[in-house]
Amino acid sequence: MKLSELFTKTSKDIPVGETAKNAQLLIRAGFIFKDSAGVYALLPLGLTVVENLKGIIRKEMNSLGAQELLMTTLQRKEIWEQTDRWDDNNVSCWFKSKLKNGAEVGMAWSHEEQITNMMRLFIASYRDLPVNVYQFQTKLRNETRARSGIIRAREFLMKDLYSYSRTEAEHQAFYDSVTAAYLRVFDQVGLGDRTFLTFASGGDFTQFSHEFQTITPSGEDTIYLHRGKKIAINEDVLDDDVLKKLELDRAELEKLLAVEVGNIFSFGGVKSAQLGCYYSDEDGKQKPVILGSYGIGVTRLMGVIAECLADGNGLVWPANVAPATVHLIFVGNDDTVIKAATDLYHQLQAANVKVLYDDRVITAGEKFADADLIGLPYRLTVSQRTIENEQFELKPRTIKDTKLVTADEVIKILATKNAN
RNA sequence: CGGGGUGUGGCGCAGUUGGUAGCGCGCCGCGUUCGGGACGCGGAGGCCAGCGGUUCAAGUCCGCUCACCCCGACCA
Repeated sequence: MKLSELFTKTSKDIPVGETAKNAQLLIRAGFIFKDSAGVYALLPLGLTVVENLKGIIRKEMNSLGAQELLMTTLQRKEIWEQTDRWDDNNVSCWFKSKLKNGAEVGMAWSHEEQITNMMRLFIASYRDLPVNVYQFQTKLRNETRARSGIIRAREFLMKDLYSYSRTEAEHQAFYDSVTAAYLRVFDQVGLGDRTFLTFASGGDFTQFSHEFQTITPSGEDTIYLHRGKKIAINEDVLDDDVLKKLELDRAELEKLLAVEVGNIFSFGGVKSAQLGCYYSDEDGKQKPVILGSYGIGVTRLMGVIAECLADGNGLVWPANVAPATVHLIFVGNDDTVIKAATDLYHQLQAANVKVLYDDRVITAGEKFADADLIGLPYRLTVSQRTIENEQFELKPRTIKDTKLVTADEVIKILATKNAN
C-alpha cells in the first residue's frame, strides 16, 4: 500500500480530551476514529490489526475443536428474564429498544443466554455433546462512564467462546485447554511476558473464574502476582483462605495494576437448567448441560498492545499483529532515489512482503516521524547515499542502529516476518 | 449517578469594561528546500454548541437544554 493512497492521515496533534495513551496514539496514527465517548470506528490500519488478532485467535479456537458462528445483536427479552438478567437493577449496562409492535428487545452485551437458548434445539442426547462454539461479535454496553480509550468502550469487538459439556470432568478438561490456548494467544500478540492467569470471583456458580491480566500502570484492576509461579489473585477475592488454597505466601506477592484482556468462567449446570438446556444421559436421565464461557476483548487487546508496547515516538507492533511488515521511505526527491524506492516496493510486493510505501514527496523528518508513529516492525530507507552501493538502510522499530543491506537480503529477512 | 471543567474556521486555541471575530497547525497555488515533523509570497475557509431572555448593540451578560472531558461510585 502506498501511504499517499492510504485512508487516513497521521496527525501531530494530541486529541484534546482523550487522556488514554492507547487512544491518543491510535487516533494520531490513523488507526481509529473516535465517534463519541467510548465509541470508536476502525480505519484501514486499525481494521487490519483487528483482523490479524482475529486470525491468531481463530487459529487457536479451531485447534480446540471449536466452531465459529455469528449470533445476533438484537436479543429477546423473554430469554434474559429466564435467568433474571433482563432487569436493569440486575444488569445495569443494557441498551434496550422496542420493535414497531411494542415488543422490547435488548442489544447484545453478552450471548450466554441467547446461545444457550439456541442450543436447546440442537442438544438432546449425550451423543450431541460436547459442543464448543465461538464468535467474533460486537458487544454493546451502556457503561455509565467510558474511559481508557478503546480499553473500556461502549461498543467493542469480543471473541466469545461457549462450551457445552456432559460432565464436570469433561468441562474441566476443555476449560484447561482454553486456558493454555489463551496464554498462547497473548504470547503471540507480544503480551506474553506481562500477562498472567489470575484467580477472580466465580460469582454464584464456582469459587473462582479466571482472568488474564496484563500488567500496565494504566490498569483498572489490582492484582497480586507471584512471578515465580506465574499466577495472580485479583484483589477482589484475596483473603487468607484463598492464599491457603492456592498455596501462596502473601509476602511473595507483588501488588500491581493490570487490564483484563481475557476471562474464562464456569457456569456449571445452573444457567442451562434455568434456560431448559438438558440432555439425556446414557441411563436415560435428563441432566443440565455444563456450560463454560470464555472471552477475549479483541479491540481492547489492540488497545492494550498499543498502550504497553508503545514508546516515546509512537506505536510498536509485534510482527504478526502489525498492519504491514515494513515501512519503506525515500529521502530527498531525486528521481533516481524515487525510482530505486519504487522498484524496491514492487520487489517486496512480488516477494509477498507486506509493505507500506511512503511515496509522498515531503521532508525526511516528517517521514521518519510518521514511520515511528505508525510503528511497523521495520523501516527501510532509500537515499542517494544508500543507493550508491545498491543498498538500503534497514532498521527495526525498537532498535536504534541501522544496517545497510541489499534488496535480496531485505527480502530474505522480511519474507518470514509477515502477519498470518 | 454525585462533584468539577470545556464548547469560537478541519484540528488546537485567543478574544479586554458588550460595539459586528483573530492566531497557530492543517488545506489550495507558486517558488526555494530535502537524513528527524523546513521556509517565503499569495489564497480559501466561521449563524461563535442549540434554544430563549436582557440591550440601540451579545462570542462576551442571564436562564434552560445538549454534547464532550476529568475525579469518584459502578463495571454482573
